[in-house]
Amino acid sequence: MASLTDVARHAQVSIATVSRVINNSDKVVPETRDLVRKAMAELGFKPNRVARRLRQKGGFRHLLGLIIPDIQNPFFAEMARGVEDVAYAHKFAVMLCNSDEDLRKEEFYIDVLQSESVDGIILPPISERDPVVLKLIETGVPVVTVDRSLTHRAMDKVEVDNRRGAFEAVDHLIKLGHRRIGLIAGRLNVSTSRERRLGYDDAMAAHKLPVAPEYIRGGDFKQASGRAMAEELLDLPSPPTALFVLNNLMTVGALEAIHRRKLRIPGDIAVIGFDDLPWAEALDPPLTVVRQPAYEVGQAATELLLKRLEDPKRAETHLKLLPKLVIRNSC
Amino acid sequence: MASLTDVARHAQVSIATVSRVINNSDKVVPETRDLVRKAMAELGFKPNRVARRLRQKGGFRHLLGLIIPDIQNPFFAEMARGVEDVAYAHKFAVMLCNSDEDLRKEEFYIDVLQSESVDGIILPPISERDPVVLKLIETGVPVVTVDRSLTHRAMDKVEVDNRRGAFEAVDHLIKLGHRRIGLIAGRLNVSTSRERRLGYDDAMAAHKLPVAPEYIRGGDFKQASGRAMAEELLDLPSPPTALFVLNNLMTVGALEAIHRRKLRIPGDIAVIGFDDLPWAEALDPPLTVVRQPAYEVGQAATELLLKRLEDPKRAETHLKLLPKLVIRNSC
DNA sequence: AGATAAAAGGTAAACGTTTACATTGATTTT
DNA sequence: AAAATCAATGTAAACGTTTACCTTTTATCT
Repeated sequence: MASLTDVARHAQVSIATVSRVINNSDKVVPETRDLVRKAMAELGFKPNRVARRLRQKGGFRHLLGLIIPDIQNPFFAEMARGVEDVAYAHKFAVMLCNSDEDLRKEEFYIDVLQSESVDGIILPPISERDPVVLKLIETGVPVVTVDRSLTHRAMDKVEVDNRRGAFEAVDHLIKLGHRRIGLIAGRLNVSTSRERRLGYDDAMAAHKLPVAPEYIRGGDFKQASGRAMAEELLDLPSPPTALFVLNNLMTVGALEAIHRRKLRIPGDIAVIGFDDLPWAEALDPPLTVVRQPAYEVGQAATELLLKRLEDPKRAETHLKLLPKLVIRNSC
Repeated sequence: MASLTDVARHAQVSIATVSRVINNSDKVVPETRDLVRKAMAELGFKPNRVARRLRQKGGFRHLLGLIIPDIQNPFFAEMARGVEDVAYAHKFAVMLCNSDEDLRKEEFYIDVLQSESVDGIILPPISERDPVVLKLIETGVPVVTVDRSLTHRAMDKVEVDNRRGAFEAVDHLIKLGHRRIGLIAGRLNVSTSRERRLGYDDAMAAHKLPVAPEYIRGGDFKQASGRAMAEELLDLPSPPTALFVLNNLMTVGALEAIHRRKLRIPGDIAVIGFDDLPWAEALDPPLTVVRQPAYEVGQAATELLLKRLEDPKRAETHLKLLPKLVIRNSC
């Protein structure tokens, strides 16, 4: 690989001049500029991002970190695309890491990202008081939380109005005549799960319905637990007539349980899932969901981060995007 | 961030000694080693990967590049996890990029990865003679192709036996009594698509059945084209009784078309998809698919790459993993 | 005991950039 | 015409490591 020095030699100028041409900054006379450009082209020169990042203290390093629980979750995959597309548009690269909701992995990757000198990091914390993320923030690296958030923190964040989304879903079910509504929740130490749970309560309260604890189950956001929780609920002496499942993977699991019992949707049991699925339309019947604007969340977070880099002093921004109840035929 | 120099000063040794402790190489007496370790702990020292990569010529830079068409495709997401998990186990980080099957984007990311001094790159080429990838290989960077491959190239690659997978699927359909079998293919300049097409022909030939060109449609691997191609096939005066769709996204599209027409599966139309889907079991009816070992493909490719780094002279390895026909109820 | 070898650690250069500062030559000011 | 200013470019240090080579100390051999 040709280096700055090679180009300088070839164009008979100093490395400083070449550097200036690359960063098309400062004043370099068009004549020399073209000379250097020509030399760069001839040698197929590509600036070395590593050296550049090492040296450059202020200014952009053109590298972002993104840590998500699991790229195989379509919600996070969509969000990741939002991040990537905005980053690409600004010539930033993204380093993507999967934490598997594991603090140790998260910590490993945060260390890596920091020692890679990323400009900033986007992530959904593993819990509301995720110690690793809290420590990260102390170091001063720009961080934007997405989807989930930290308790009581003035910082850049992009959330979805989970409480409202859940409210609308449950409200819809109640208006359809359902009274026994099963809830399959996720871990309660993450903000989204708690908020959605509150939305459920809100809707029940709004209709003056009591909340029966036996209809409420806590899973772990994964497919298997969705299936298990659904089995439990359907085994109840007086089983729910509708199921509201708090994320996409658990919804898939619940659907498996329902099909295994040859129950008909929505005749025997109505279903609403949180998170849209790319194949929701292809399901039979097409699934009603609370659609989160995942792509937009990723976009917004990246834009926020970019703005923060430009102006480290700017006020913290707190974005709350709206989810949308997409009614199809499963309820 | 504390640097090597800080640690050296704090421990009253030279930076060389600290470096040696970090790379726990060479001979440094346990006494000093502990002294340095203590200093590192006290200062919360994390070696700077950027500086390290810049300096280190031989040896591992602990960074891999992975370029895939789209992380939102579950096949590639699963593969990416395979890559990531092996990388993580070896303390490598992965830089993941989405090319969107766009040569320009692919080229941009290849440039980025090279100038990030990655140890090597894993990718499915955009076409069998992808010029960007060909050029990349010339530069000498270790490259492993996955899923798709380049024509006539002795290089490390991990493929799936696409021809055989397709053969088994079509053979199965024929044995079930189907004669008019629609094929929804992808771009024909990618190896997987061509191979699968050959498997279809093989199966027809094995049963001495003619191949009717009107039952064969070429899509672009995306959901919309799967839907469109399915519509076309179902509009035929004598429509196929079974559909074999050559990738996951197009299968979802085809399913949409089928549901829109209120056709019953498998009664009215049988369906087999290439690529398993995490939700295949949750579909109604559960979908029969040719399952590719995507995770294993990613794993194997990463292991291959790691071996290549250890021994640049080793013979090129060509892996061909076996797909599996997973029979559920859609045919 | 003196010579030699081995072990432990230090010094300084190198990696490819950016950038503060210095230099040069031309242009403007007085 | 000398002084001052300015524009264009060059010089060299710095970023945080690794590593070839050198120095010092200690052990081993004859």
